[in-house]
Amino acid sequence: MGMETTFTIKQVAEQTGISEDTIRYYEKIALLPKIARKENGHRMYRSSDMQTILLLNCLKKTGMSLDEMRPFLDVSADADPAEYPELVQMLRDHRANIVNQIASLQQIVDFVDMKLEEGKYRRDLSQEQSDDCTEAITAAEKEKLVSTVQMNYFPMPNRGIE
Amino acid sequence: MGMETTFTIKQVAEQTGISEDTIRYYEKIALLPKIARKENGHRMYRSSDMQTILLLNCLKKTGMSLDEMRPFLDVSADADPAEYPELVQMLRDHRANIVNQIASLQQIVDFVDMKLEEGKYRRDLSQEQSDDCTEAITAAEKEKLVSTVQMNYFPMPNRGIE
DNA sequence: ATATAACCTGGAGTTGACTCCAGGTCAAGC
DNA sequence: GCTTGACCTGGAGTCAACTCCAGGTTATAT
Repeated sequence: MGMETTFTIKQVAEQTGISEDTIRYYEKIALLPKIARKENGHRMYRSSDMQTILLLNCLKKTGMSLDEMRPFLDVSADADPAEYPELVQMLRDHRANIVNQIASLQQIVDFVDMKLEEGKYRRDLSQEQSDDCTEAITAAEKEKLVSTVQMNYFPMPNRGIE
Repeated sequence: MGMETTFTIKQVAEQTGISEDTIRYYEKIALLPKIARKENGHRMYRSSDMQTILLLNCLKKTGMSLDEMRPFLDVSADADPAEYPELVQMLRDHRANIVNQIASLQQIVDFVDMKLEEGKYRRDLSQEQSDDCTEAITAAEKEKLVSTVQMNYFPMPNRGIE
C-alpha cells in the first residue's frame, strides 16, 4: 500500500542545510505543522514537510520575518485562498518589493561590472518605477559619475572579468 | 564657493524613514564613514551619506546582514574594484540568489493568482535553473497538483481579482 | 551487558540589529 | 536667567531567531 517515504530529522537537516535545532524550532513556533512521530517518538518528515522547510528558508533569504511567512504557509496548506484577498495583496506587495530590490541589485552589479571593464558602459532606457531602493542606487551611482543602466535579468551577463 | 547642502540627523531620519538611533548606530559600527561635524559637534550629512543610508536599507530588505553589506559599501566608496575580484563574485552570487528568490516568489504569486481564478492556468516552458528556492516552490506546488509556471517579470500581471 | 548513536524535551544562552535612556552641551526664545 | 528643543555620548535593554545544553529514552553494534 502507499507507504510514503519519510525522513529523519538528520536527513532533513542534511538535505536542506538547516540545523536540526532550527527545524524543531520551526515546529515549536508552529511554522511547520505537527510532524508525525514513530512509535519511539522520533519525527518522521514527509517530503512535503521538507519542501515547506525549503520554502521557509527561501522566504527568509528575501528578508521576510518568520511571522510574515505564516500567511504564505497558510495559503500553501489550506488551499482556499479566495477567502483571504488581503493575503493575496500581501503576496503581491512582497513580490513587488523583491522586484524592486532585484532591480537595485542588478544595478549595483552592473555598476561593478562596468568598473571592471573600465569605460565600456552601455546606457539605455531608464524606466520609471519608484522605490527607495532604486532611487538610492541610481543616486549613489550618479555621485560616481555613472548614469542609470539598463536592467537585464535572466541571462547572467558574465562579462569578462579577464 | 561650492557650499554643498547638508542635513541634520533629524532631516535624514525623516527623509529616509530610518531612526536617528539607527543612523548613529550604523556610523558606530562603521557602516557609514565618520560623518563631518559642525562646530557644536552635531553631525552634518551630505546627500551622498543619505544615499548610502538608503542603500543600506535596501540591501537589508533583500535579507543581507549588515556585515555582508560592508564590501558593497567599499566598492561604492573606494571606487577601485579591480582589486577585489572575489568581491565582485560576491556581488554576482548575491544577485544570483535574489534572481532565484524572485523567481520563486513569482511562482508563489502565480500560484495564488491561479487559485483565485480557479482553473485558468497557463503552463509553459519549465526552464532548468537550480536553487533550493525554486525547487522548494515547484515541488511544493506539485503537491497541490499545479505544474511549474512560466516566470514573467516586470509587467505586473494584475489578473482580475474580480 | 554496555557503549554508541540518534533522537527527545524544556529551558537557558547567544547573536545581530536595533532601541531606549540618563545625563550633558549648546543655541534660541520668552 | 531659564526653559525648550535638537543634538551629543556610553551603555543598558529588547526582540527575533536561533543555538546550546543537560538529562533522558530507545535501538543497534560489540
